[in-house]
Amino acid sequence: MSEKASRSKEEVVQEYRVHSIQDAAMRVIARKGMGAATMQEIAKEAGVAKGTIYLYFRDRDELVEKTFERAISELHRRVDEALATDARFEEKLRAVLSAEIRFFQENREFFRLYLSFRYPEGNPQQQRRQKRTCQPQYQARVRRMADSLRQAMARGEVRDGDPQRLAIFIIEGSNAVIIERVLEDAPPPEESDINLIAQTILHGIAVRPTDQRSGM
Amino acid sequence: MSEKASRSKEEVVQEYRVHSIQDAAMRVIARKGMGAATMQEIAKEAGVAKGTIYLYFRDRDELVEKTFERAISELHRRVDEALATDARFEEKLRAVLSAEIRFFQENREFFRLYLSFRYPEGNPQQQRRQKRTCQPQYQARVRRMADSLRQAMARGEVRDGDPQRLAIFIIEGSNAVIIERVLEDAPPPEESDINLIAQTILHGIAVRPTDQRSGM
DNA sequence: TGATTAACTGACCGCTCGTTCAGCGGACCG
DNA sequence: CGGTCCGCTGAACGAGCGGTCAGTTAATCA
Repeated sequence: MSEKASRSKEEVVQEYRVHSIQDAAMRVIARKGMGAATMQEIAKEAGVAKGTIYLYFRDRDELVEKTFERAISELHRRVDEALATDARFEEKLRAVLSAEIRFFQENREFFRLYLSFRYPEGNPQQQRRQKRTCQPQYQARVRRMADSLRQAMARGEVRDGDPQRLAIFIIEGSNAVIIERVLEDAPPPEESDINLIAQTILHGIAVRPTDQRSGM
Repeated sequence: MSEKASRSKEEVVQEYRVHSIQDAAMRVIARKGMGAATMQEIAKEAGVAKGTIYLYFRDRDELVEKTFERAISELHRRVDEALATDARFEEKLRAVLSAEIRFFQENREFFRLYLSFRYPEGNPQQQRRQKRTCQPQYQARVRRMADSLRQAMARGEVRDGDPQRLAIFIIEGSNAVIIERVLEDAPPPEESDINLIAQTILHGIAVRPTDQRSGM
């Protein structure tokens, strides 16, 4: 029992170390970019020696991968939660946008890591490693959104159309606005951007034909 | 006279060298990514020695910067051309999308360089350098689209709203679809994606209240 | 308190990459 | 045809990286 307790205490310490190194990695990557973030600086940021990192992570790739996974899975958890209701598509969309905006507000450092994995670089071997974690993560997100769209199409809420393409368009358009928010010193209120995006996606930006007669 | 002629001949040769090195750089960056594209491989791709590149470009940064500028200014030229008419916003939007799709179809290598500059990395000094070229380029494009939107709002074609935010949303959403096309082996016909994007932006994806009963 | 262990350290290694420059060879001139 | 020039070459160099490991420190035990 005491053995078990002490073991769990060690595990807590270990987990703390792992997390503080990952947090440091995220901050340094946010500052310097994925390519320029060195192990030396991550170690300094975490307040440990370079060698210590290698006690918890096999190599740089594993550190970056695990750091990304921890953060992205939290984002996905929140997005999934927002999509899990059976509300109308508009409600879901607004909930997803709100979840994303809040997540990136709380994790301002994350966006650069996120971008690095969205469009991975590196030689084929490195890419193969990243594909394991990054592409599936992104594609899962697209698929989730596409599923919601398909559902809404079946319910007659949304016009028929390629759900995959639409999902990509919606996700990346929204992302751009959200990242713009992160880069701004004083972003507008959350509702303002959510309304803009939701309005545009649902009803478009054109003045309605009923307001302005136009035909083809 | 003959001096001037020979000088222009030398200039032609020089220009040819410069362009063939830039083309090689673009191909290698497309294959390996910005960070992993080495001077060695760019030289090999261009069929010259590594040292030769330094006769035409001060350093790696300048090569990459000039390479990016040449390509992006061609893209912007075409986009500006598409926006220069005084057609309705829908026509402009379709023309811009068509121009972009064709450009990325003809310059499939360019998209990775484009992404690298859209979200630049590197230490602050490098970033400052990239900011000089990349941020103005991107912001000019956003501004151009925002201007067209403002115009359309004034003409009553488009609902009022923050043109800057809308422009970012439209540009990045479209970009994502276009880049998806580049990555696909057999992308759908150009019109298909243009219709999807234009329809969504102008009229949204929601089924109109008047149409609603058909779906159920 | 001395012995044992395990976490941690940081100088060091090998390697890759951007950059340089002494020298090569072909074109052109006298 | 020898001399001069100049674009080009690629071996060599130094900087800086990821990764290693012999040694240090500190906590625990007998």
